[in-house]
Amino acid sequence: MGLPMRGADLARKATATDVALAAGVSKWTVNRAFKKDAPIAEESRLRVLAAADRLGYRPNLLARSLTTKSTQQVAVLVDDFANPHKLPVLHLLTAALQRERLVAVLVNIDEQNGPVDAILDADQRQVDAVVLLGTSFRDETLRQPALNAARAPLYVLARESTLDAVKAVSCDAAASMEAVGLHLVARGYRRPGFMSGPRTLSTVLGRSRHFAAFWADRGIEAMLDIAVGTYDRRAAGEAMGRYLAATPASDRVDVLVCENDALAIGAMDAARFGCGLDVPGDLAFVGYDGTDLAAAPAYDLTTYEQPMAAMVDRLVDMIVGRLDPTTVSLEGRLVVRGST
Amino acid sequence: MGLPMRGADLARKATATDVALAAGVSKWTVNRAFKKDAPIAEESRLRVLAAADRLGYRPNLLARSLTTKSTQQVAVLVDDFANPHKLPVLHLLTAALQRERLVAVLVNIDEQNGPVDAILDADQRQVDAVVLLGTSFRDETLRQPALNAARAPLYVLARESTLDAVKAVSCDAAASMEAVGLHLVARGYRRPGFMSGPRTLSTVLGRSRHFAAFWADRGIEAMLDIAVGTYDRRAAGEAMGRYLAATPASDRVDVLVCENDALAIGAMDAARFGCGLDVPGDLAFVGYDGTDLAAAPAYDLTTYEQPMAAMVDRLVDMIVGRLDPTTVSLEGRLVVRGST
DNA sequence: AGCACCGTTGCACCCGGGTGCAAAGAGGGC
DNA sequence: GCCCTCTTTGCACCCGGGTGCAACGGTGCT
Repeated sequence: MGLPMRGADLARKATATDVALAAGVSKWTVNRAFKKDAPIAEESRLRVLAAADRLGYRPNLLARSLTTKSTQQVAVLVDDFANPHKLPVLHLLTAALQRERLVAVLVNIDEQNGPVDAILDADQRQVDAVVLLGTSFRDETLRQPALNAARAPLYVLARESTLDAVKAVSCDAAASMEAVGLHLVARGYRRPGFMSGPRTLSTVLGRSRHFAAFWADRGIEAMLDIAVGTYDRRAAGEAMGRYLAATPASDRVDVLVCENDALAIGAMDAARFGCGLDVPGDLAFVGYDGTDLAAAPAYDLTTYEQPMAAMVDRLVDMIVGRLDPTTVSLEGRLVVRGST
Repeated sequence: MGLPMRGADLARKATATDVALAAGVSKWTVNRAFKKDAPIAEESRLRVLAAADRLGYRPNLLARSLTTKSTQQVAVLVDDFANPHKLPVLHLLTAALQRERLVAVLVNIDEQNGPVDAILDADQRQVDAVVLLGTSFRDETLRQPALNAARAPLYVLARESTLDAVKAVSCDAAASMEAVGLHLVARGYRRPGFMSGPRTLSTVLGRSRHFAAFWADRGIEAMLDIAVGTYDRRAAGEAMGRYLAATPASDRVDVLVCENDALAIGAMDAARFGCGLDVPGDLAFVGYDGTDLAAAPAYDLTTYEQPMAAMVDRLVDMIVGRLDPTTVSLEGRLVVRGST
C-alpha cells in the first residue's frame, strides 16, 4: 500500500481534488482554504491546510491564471545587453515587481527575434504587461497593425515614447542636459561635443538635441556629434580614436558629453591610453546613467545619474494600477567627479 | 453592426471557437490547423488560417500548457546582481533558450525571497526547469524537504554542485587554477595570494583550494586568502586597502589571484589609486570570468575566461533533453594581459 | 457492386482551478 | 416550536485549448 501510492505521488503533483479527498471535503472547500477572506470555517481551513502540507500540494498557478486572466508575469524586453547599465536596471525592476508578487519574463530582442514578434509572443503567454528596455528600435515599429491584437499594456522604460498607446517612464532629457551644461559653463568649458549611440533612437536625439540647444542659447552653434551607432565601449573607443587622429589638438572639443557611461568610458580610454591625453586637462568627459563603474577611481567619471529606483517604482505603480498609466519623466542629479 | 462587434473584439481575445465559427469548421479543426503534421486538408487549413488572421487569433499558450504540461519557461534565479558578469551570462542564456523557443523567467533572490521560496514559486508556475545562477547560498539549502514537492529539474550554472539531484555545468576549477599557476610560475612570481568572495560557496573554496594545492605541490604552503565576503568591487577595494595598510611592502604577495574579475578590479584600483602601487611591477593581478571590462586598457587584466557560451549550450541541451542531465565541467582559457 | 482503407472531421472528455448560486446546517428571536 | 438569517458547503459550469476515438466520405481494389 505504501509503495504504489508513493510512486503515484512522485509521478504526479497533488491537485486540489487529491487534497479534498485527504481532508474529507470537496475540492471547492480546498480552493477556499487558500483564498484570503473566503467564507470557510476555521476548522476546515486548518484541516485542508494540514492535508495540503502532507501531500505537498501547492495550487497550480497556470490553471489559476487561465480563469483569473492574470498571470502575474511581466515581459521585459531587452535589446542591448552590451550596456552594463542594464544589469542594475534589471535588478531594480525584478525586485520592484517581486514586491508586488509579479515576476519578470526576460526576453532577448535581436535580429532573429524582433520587438514585434517578442511582444506578440509575450501576449500569447498572457503576460499582464510588457516593458521595453530597448534602445535601438524605432517608435514606428510599435505602430505595426499586427500589434493591435495584443492586449497587454506596453511601457517603455528609460526612454521616451511618441506613441499614445505606449506610456514611457524616463529621465527628463531637457533638465539633465541643462544641469550638465550649467556645470560645464561654470567650469569654463567652451568647446563642447556630444557622443551619441544608435541613431534611430528618440532618446539620443533628445539628449543630443537638448544639449545642443543649451549651447545654442549661449551662442555656440553647430556642435560636434560623434555618432557611434551602438552603446558599445569598444566602438566608442574606435570612434574616439578616429576623431582624435583626424583633428589637430587646437581644433578639438574641450569636453565630450556622452550619451551614456559605456560610451564615455570607451572614449575616455581611447583618449588616455590611445593618444596619451590627460583627463580632464586636455579633454574632459561626462557620462550619463550613473553606473557603478563611473565611480571607480580608474574612471572617476562625472555623470548624470538617472533616478532609476524612482522610475522603476512609478512604472510598477502603473502596472499594478496604483497609478493611471501616463508618460512621466523624472529628474535625476549630476554627480561631479574628476573627469571634468 | 460595425461598432458593437469592434467593441467585443477589443474587449476579448478571439478564441479557437470564434475562429471555428468564422471559418465554418469545428474548434478542433482550428486546433489542427495550428499543429504541424496534423491530419487536416490543406484547403481547410488555409481557410482557418485566413479566419485566424482576420480575427487576430493566436492560441493561448497558458491553456495549451495546462494540458501539455510544458510551459516553455525556464526560471533563472540570480542572487548577485552586483557582479557585472551576470549580464553577459543572462544574454547568452536567454539567447540559447530562445533558440529552443524557451523563455527565461528572471527571479531575484535576496533576503526577502530566498532560493527555496523562489524554487517553489517557480514550480507553482510549472516552469520546465530551474537554473540557479546563484553564488551565495549553500548547497545544503537545496536539500530542504520542502523542495521534494517541486517537480522542475534543478541546474546550477557556473558553480559546482555536491547534490545528486542538482546537476551543474561549470568551468573546471582544477584545470583553470593550474593554468593560472603555470603562467605565474613562468613569469617568476613566487609569493602568490588569493582573494575570495562569499565564504559559503563551494566554487570559491574550490578555486581557492585548487590554487593553494598548485603551490603546495611546489613547496609554497599556507597561502594568504583575503576573504571579501561578497563579489562587490568596492568591498574588494576596502579589503585590499586594509591588507596593504597592515602589511609592509616586503611581506606582501607579489601576485593576487582573485576569484573573479569584479574583485580583481576593485583590488587593483585600491592598489593603484589608494596606495600608488605599480601594476604589475609592485603587485600583479589575475581575475576570473573574462569580462569585457578586463579587456579595457584602464585595467588590462589577465584573466581566466570561462567558456560561457559552451557551458550555456550544454545546459540548454540538458534542459531540452538532447543530453542526459549530468554534471559537466568544461575548460576555459587563460587570457594573458598587462596585469601580470 | 462490395469491400477495405485512408484522409479528414467531429465529439466527449480532460488539464486544474475559479465563479456564482443554491442548498444544507447552525443559531437566534418570537 | 416555528421561522428567519447567516455561515458554511457543494455543485454546475466556466477558462481555452489538447487528446483519443469514432464516424464520415471518398478512393482503389477485387
